[in-house]
Amino acid sequence: MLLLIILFNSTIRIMAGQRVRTRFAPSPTGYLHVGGLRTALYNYLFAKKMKGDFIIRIEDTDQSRKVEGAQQNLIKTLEWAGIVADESPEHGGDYGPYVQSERLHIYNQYCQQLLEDKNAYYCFSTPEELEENRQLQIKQGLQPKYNRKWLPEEIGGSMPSSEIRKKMESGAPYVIRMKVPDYVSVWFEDIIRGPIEFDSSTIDDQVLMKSDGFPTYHFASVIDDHLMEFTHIIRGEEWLSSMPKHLLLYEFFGWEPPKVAHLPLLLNPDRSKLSKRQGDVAVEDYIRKGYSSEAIVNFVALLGWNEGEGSEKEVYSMEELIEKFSLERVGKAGAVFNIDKLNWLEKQYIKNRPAEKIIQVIKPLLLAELEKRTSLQQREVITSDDYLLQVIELMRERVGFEHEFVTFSSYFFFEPETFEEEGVKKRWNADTNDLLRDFVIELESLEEFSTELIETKLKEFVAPKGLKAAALIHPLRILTSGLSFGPSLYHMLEVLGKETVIRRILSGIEKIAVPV
RNA sequence: GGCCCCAUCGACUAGUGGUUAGGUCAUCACCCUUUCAAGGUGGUAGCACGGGUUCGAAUCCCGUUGGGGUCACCA
Repeated sequence: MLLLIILFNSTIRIMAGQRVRTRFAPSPTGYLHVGGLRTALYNYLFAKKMKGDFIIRIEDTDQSRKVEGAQQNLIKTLEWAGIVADESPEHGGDYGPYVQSERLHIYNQYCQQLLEDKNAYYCFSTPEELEENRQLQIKQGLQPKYNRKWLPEEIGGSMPSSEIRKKMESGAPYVIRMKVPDYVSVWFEDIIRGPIEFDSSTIDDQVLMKSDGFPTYHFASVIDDHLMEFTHIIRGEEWLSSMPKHLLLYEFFGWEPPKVAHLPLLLNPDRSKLSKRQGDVAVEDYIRKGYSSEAIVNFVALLGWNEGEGSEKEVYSMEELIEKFSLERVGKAGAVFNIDKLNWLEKQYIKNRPAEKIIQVIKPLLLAELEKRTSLQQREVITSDDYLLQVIELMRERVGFEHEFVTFSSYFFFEPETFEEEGVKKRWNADTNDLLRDFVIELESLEEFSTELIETKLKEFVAPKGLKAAALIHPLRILTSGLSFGPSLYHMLEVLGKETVIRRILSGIEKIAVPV
């Protein structure tokens, strides 16, 4: 048995001070997966950390799976997250085209070379034949593998070249397969995982060119990764087992392979590979729900990476991530996508976000809502920056998403339509409505409708009656907001304004079912 | 099943031979409080198992178990 050790070492080139180039290479089959976002992010962070370039390449070699608009959507979503490519199909660059379907002539050229060097061969087996063969092997307890029926005689197979020529001339469809050498040990060093070794006898003669003339992923990505001069390939762990095929191709061409890092997978709560069925996997889903790019990026960055050195930091901006990121500190084990932590991060960002930025987001939402419903409050008032600012400061520690400033606290803009039943039952007694009517008179007498004066007035009103402030506080909250919970009552009343508060109390009383 | 990868609280993780195994989320209790949050304090909770190596292993080695990935003319 011949045992060859193929050693790959690309440190020389990197050490020579070559500019770092990384890539994210999605196929345009739909939305951006959160796992894809993390892969793109790590590529981006590493490139930027190293003062290098991050590139997007579109892998559309499967024409049947191509989805219209997916490419633009992918790039747009990445940019939403703050990941902007230095080179891409949309922005161009010196290594284009960046879409594989536009590079067919290149793959053909390199495939010819492989054919000439006897490192690849034509295969005329039909899909049916292959499937039949596969089933047979499974039945016999063997590993499903191509039976090398069309491997030419001159490279160790059993097919005479006359047969191959005859078949070719008949115009039969064919694919081109790589000839994987027998009993070769393929060894490489993964930046995250360390040394990994494969035996070539477990590797199938991979199809390089499909019968439709398009290359397979394996072939196209190796050619492009080389021609586009990437220094580091950072991708998901699911690609680990195809490394030997890729390395063999680099060897065939005499090319120096880039350094590689295989990222741990993102997992479902049951620890299987993150998938639909068990929750949202599209970044677009999270955008739609109202998550901010800061929170998503921060969260996804921490899934598999940490700063180390005893750091207890949890909240990172993109700039901080770039500064601190390193591939050496990426873990090896898969990470469960834990929505609770994401929600917590989102709250952290809302708590600290400048009000002006929040206003920019919620004002359009409010205006859209005003198209649908009418408000008894003055439109100019409740849509003013000044009013929104007050609402934000009262609510920012109570909402989970920005849109909740409008939905969760809609009573700042619209009349409450219902009054929380539980709250009414708990806070009302036979005298409550009379008490409220009397208190409205007190409120009317207030010249300045401020937090402090409202509070003083309420306490002065309640004390001589031998009542607690709570006897009025809770009913007031329910009448003015419809809810039994919310921000500080006095502050809330001030923001709402005297007129609105009094109107709501009086009209609310009529609707409340007072317990007997 | 073959090959490959992985293994610290429920989750994300720190830890690289000597720590009362630390932090964050979640959870529980208490405090604050008109409510709900936020905040504060404290608690529950973890080195999968078995062998080595060593004066000493979460840390190093081997094995077991468990989990995952991959075995397409898909990426």
